[in-house]
Amino acid sequence: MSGSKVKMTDVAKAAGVSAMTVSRALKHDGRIAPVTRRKILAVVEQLGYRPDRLAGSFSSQRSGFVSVLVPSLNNPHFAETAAGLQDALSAKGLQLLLGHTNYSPTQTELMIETMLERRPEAMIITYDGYTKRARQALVSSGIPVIEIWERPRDAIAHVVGFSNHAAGKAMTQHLIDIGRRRIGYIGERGDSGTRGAARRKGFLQAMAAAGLDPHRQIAQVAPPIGMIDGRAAMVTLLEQFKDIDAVMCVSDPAAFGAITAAQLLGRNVPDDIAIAGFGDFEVSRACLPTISTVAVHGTEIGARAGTLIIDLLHGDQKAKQFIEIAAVPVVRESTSRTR
Amino acid sequence: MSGSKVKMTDVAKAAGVSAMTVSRALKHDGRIAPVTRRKILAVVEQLGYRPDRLAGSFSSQRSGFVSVLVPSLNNPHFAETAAGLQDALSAKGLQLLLGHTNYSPTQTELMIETMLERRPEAMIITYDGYTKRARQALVSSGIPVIEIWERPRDAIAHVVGFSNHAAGKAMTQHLIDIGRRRIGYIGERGDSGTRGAARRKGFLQAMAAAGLDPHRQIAQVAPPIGMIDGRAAMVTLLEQFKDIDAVMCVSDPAAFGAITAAQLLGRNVPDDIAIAGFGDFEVSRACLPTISTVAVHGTEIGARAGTLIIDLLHGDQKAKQFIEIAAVPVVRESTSRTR
DNA sequence: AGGATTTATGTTATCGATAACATAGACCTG
DNA sequence: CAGGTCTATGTTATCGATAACATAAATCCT
Repeated sequence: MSGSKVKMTDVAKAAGVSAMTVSRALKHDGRIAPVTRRKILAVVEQLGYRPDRLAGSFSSQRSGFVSVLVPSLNNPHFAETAAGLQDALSAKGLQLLLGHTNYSPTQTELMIETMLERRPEAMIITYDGYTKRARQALVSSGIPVIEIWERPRDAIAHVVGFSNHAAGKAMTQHLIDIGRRRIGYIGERGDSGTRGAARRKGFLQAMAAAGLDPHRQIAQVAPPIGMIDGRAAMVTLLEQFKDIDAVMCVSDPAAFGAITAAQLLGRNVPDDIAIAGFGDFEVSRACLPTISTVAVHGTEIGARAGTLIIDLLHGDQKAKQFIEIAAVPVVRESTSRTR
Repeated sequence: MSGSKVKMTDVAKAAGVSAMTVSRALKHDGRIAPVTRRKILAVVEQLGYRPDRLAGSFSSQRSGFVSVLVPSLNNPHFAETAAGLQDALSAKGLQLLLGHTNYSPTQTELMIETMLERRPEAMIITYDGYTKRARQALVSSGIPVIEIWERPRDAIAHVVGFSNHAAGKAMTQHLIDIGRRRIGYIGERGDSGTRGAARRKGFLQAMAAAGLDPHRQIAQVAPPIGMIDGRAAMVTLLEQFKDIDAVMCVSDPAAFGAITAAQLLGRNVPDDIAIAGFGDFEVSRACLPTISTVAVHGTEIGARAGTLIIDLLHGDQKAKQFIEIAAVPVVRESTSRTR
């Protein structure tokens, strides 16, 4: 009966070898005679032995953990990233320590400290701005730090992501290219330092470059903005600026909400108003009309961050890396020139 | 400079106390003279000491981990559950060890074994059927096991969830109640033993009880079914069974896709075809028409599982618990009797 | 006031696996 | 065949914090 208190020495005794030999046999590590290994594995199975990684990690001073911090789990992009990471890392015996920060700098700081106590071998963090103390903790942690989903101006070390600024600008440019001039923006309140803010700055820059008036903006809710919020924002936007002929949204859910608002108000999308989103959420591919958006690749970000970590831990790679994951506009029906 | 190799004895030396006193001061645990604690905390801050939980957990034989297994992170319900759990547990100094299984029994088994090596203090697992070996590992783990999101016939120990069977039946009954008779079902392929299957059985039972023909079913894709899949399924369904006047879907994304299919084919929802989903996803509240669905409460499942764990770890509670989280139909536009 | 209790802190042993070093025998090699 | 090399395994020390027990000083009680 697999009592949970079987330990390595028990296995060793039962197999007639030393504990060290058992340890090696289980790690496919040292050179073990095949016969010995088979016998040990049989005993392991029979006794129901389960190695204690608490002890193992402590002894080897290698936790086998990689910490990942995302603003929210309830966001398909971060979920994909986490999944991509888990898949990449579990193949190497590394385990994910996943935490969410609710878009709060304070909670981010707290989570970072908590996570570092577990001595992760690397730290992956979704850039969304942090406190001085949080940044300091990361810098002095002595482990590889990878920022993802945005290339910060002053990256701590490695980055796997893209420029939200450039992507926001490109999407806005697309709206200008299809002939729209009175373009609104639906964003989030209190977004300073976040990725959403970077997108909005991209919007501003594209508008300025085209000599257009960028003041048609709404930012009513704190991140993350949802579909219903997007609808409400659109209603407000159309009340305040009746002449709008296009809207750039900080994310697809907001854009979807905006489209439903336009439809309820009898405006045709895209003929009367073109609407663009960000993130290529499932809904933007499935709804009517389909939503033009910036396609991002959460799984790839996770996978690339995963392989980067593995390289870094092997020491194969030292220099600061910036791995760019393309994030480009995808034109769909909601911004089609002709219907 | 906060080198990462400061250890407790260093702090002790610098503060002129023993390591044990430092340990107690950091844990708000034993009775420490306020003066002593303040001095210790000051030294901790100054040296940049960060406790090593690897060592601490090993020594105390309490990992401080709670393992959580979900089929997918990329599902708002599980994300909410994980978030609710993290919030409930982090207040007690417990940390989440989160893993996803991709709806695969094999991977579930592997994840369970990996997680148990970390000696979690409790294990939370989304019921979706498991292998014999996996179940055995859970049973003999010696820690509290909580199954969530479904009440299995043979629960291992505690359950926080609801009957997917009953909920599926109730939703189907609603369709019958509004006068529909030729009701189709859109589900997932190879769903045996899963929560989706339980919903489908609820559908079958409601149909049988009403003396209706339940054979109008489509199950083309493996879980999880998406919006586009739902659209495709609806197209197929309408080709095969032209007389359909309602469709019950295994989840909201499928229902949303089905609605778009109906709209593209010129059918009015709900007048021509009523469509019901499951899960109360964001989209079902925001789309046009809004989707009737079964409202579930992921956050609450997480929060209740969290408090249950805390009770169990305190030993306040021993008996097998079944905590029911209501999952009831919410009628919206997609199944309104009149438009 | 003297024993009983409480409070604050120190000492020692220990958690279970693994790194680092050690060793006996088998196998070369010129 | 003597000395070198490799292979498979064993021995010993150790990772850093904490539980359990011990103790000195302060406080209480009748």
